[in-house]
Amino acid sequence: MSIMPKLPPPNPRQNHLLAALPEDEYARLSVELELVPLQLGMAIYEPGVELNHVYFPTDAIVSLLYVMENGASAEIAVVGNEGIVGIALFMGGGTMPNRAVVQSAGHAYRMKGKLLKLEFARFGGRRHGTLHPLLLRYTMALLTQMAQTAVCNRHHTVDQQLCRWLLLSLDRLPSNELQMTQELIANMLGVRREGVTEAAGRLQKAGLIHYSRGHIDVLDRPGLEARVCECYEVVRQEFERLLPEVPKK
Amino acid sequence: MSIMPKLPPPNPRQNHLLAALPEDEYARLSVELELVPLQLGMAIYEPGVELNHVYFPTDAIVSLLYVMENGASAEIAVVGNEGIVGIALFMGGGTMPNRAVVQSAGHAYRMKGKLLKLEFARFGGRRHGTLHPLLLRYTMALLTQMAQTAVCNRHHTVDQQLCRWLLLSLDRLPSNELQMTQELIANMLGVRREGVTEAAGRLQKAGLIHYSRGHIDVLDRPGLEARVCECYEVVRQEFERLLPEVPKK
DNA sequence: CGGATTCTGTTCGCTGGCGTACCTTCTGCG
DNA sequence: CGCAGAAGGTACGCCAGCGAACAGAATCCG
Repeated sequence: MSIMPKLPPPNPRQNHLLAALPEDEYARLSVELELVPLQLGMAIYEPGVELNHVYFPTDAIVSLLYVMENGASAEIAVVGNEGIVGIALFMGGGTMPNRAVVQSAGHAYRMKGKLLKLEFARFGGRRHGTLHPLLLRYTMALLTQMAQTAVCNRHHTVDQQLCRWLLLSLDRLPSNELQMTQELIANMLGVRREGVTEAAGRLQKAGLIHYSRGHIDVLDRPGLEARVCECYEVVRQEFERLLPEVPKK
Repeated sequence: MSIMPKLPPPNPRQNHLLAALPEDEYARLSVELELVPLQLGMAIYEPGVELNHVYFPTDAIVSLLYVMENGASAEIAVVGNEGIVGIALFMGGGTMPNRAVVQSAGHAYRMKGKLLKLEFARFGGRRHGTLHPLLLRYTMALLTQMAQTAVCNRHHTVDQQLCRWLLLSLDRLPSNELQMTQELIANMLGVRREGVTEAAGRLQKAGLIHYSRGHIDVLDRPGLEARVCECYEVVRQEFERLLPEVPKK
């Protein structure tokens, strides 16, 4: 698509969960981490299929989607460098009824699920490990994101949801640019492509974003924040509260 | 309201999570359990307020709601005798941005959060306790319920959602009757009361339910199952998969 | 260079659910 | 008994979003 400048490989600790671990725990995990590029549209997992790895994104974003029988879809939650893909591995169950799709290309470090499970178990309980409670708190934050997605789907307009979606994505990216067609956004939000076109058109007319063939520049973030529904802030605050170790942008 | 016949106090093990514990673990917990009646409309917790207890419903149903700034609300998930209210206590964070409201009166056993936390920690990790992984798997099932609520809110009609809601409630109750006004259902689903009136009217006309001033008799459960969207089945199966210890009705 | 494809923009009629307003029917209670 | 309040039913205009169809514009690729 475009010429990707050869950047140095990302540091695992760009992932906030990995960054929050004390040295000894991180050291034990880090030798097991494997850098993988995540290409746009790639499916990390499919519903009902057992995962072999968990993924810690550094500069990619992964969407959790539910795909209905008739092919329509809806985003359940989004995971970037603040989180981990594959919570079913340590929470139990091994699978989820959702798809995980790369929504914004980049990288993640992955590790074998079994190893994470071991580490998760090892430091569970009274021994005051960091990883175990950290992952549980992250799961709570994810839960809140899902809950708020449900609320937003029920009560808010496409315009508001688009703002929420853009802001959630921005928070997980290093720059103010997204690579993302309206078609894909529509799939995520579970609305028609035309609906996104119109909503994005309004944002563009208001000077908040610049849209051009799959490339979005966010020009006025405060402007987006002024238009977004309360859902965004609820989720953001909950992440901040539950994962304070995490550096703010 | 009506004459409540004096029934024997419910057994804690009517709650499926408590029922799934082996004798020794159950014995340790059971001495700490306190029976509390849950009255219709009672708020078990409010957003942001730290819980002192967790609740194991036996024959009551509790709804997790998000209440918006403008007063509108939407149900996020529902907890009955298959689950526990207050996951934030063991998952971490202590609070959630939601309300928990008694949707169907009954009873629950509650215990001090601190004690549950102790037991949760004690049996975490490698020691192969039952409570810890059990609660994590329950949390996964709850997560799926929230995810599916989001999907359902996005894509399905009020009619379908009402069916889903009735079936989810039925699964958590001993009988085929619910005590529930259309107004309250509307609050849960996040729709207008009139919308529920119409949807319920259609179900009644089809002979599936009988509705009368806050009392619903489900006459034809298979009929409801034929009308419900896929969301119900996804959630039900996921609960069954994740919590197989639990006796089926 | 030129055709094919992808992405975006626009239109039109339709419908589900909303907001509002009002009415009837039960039920509980003084 | 009779009234107040709660619960349920109905109607009307309105609008956001849907489905379908199509048109320009940018980009890719042979």
